[in-house]
Amino acid sequence: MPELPEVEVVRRGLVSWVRGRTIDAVEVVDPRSIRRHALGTEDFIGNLQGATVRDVVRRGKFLWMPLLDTGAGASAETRESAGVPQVALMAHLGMSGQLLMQGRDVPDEKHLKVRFRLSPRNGMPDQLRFVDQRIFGGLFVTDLVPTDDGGPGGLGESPLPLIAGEAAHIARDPLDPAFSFDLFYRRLRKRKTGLKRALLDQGLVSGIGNIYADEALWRARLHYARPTDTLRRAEAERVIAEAREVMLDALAAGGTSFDSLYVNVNGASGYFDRSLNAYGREGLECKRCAAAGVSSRMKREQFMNRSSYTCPACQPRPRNGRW
DNA sequence: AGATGTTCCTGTCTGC
DNA sequence: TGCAGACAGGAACATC
Repeated sequence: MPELPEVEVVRRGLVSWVRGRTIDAVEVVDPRSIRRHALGTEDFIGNLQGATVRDVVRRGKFLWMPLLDTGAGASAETRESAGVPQVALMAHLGMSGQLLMQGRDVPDEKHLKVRFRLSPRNGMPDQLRFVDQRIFGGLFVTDLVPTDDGGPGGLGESPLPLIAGEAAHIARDPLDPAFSFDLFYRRLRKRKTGLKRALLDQGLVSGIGNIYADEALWRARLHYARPTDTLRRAEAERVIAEAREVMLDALAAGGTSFDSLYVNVNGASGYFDRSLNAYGREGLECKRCAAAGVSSRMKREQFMNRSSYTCPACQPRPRNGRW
């Protein structure tokens, strides 16, 4: 279940393998994985063949590769503009998507959806594969558009002041050096909704999914239904700081277990096993309450069509008004 | 217009 | 052993 740390691990892994390499051929094994590409699979392939990957960048959970030369199938206008990437290969991993670097002799994965054959480079695998069991993820080609907020953001990528059009509405994530808490808090206070729904809204703050939202809320001792327009500044700071900590922990775990050949989304599985305090702990003792000598069992509730885990003792449900 | 509900997909697990 | 149903969830889209 890739959330931001997993996507960042993929980005970091991928960049050293694909930057500067040319896409020689594209094989779409399952066209259902070509999402949101209005002109269809053939156009998708035409835009990519012959293009060179300039970089791998990210905004929230959207990951894309700006392309230096567009493929033979791109418009003449696009091809003539020199030096500056105009389009990008966009990937969203959804829930089960993986981007893998594989040698040509490695058998196809069961859920292989798209294969990119890259120009050969010494000692490097020459296939980039998109594998996706549930087809919640997808690939498409998107225009790069100017942005006045300093580029895609994220960690350590190029300062190109262009962002993929399909990711332009996505807010910065809490790990982004340019993340603005003031902007987040101003917008949060204007919302009339519950705190967890706001945390999951990628247009408000990006990178937080269901699991890390529950973890951040637990660590901040806040209930998921807390009305956003009653949230005090210190409380909002707390939940963002905790989300940041959770993601940094996961990033560290993913980074250390990351095997150089495999650009995958499983880097954080060890983290999930060891470090979750809220998610999936229905019926188990709240760790914080237990440490304080209080007995309280974690509760699971349906919220937004998914599970939410809270401690009834240290994350009390908000009562009307009164904050 | 902003808030909320629905939908896409398939492997795994549970209960009968 | 088989089968049906629940469940997992990011984000676009539909609907209030």
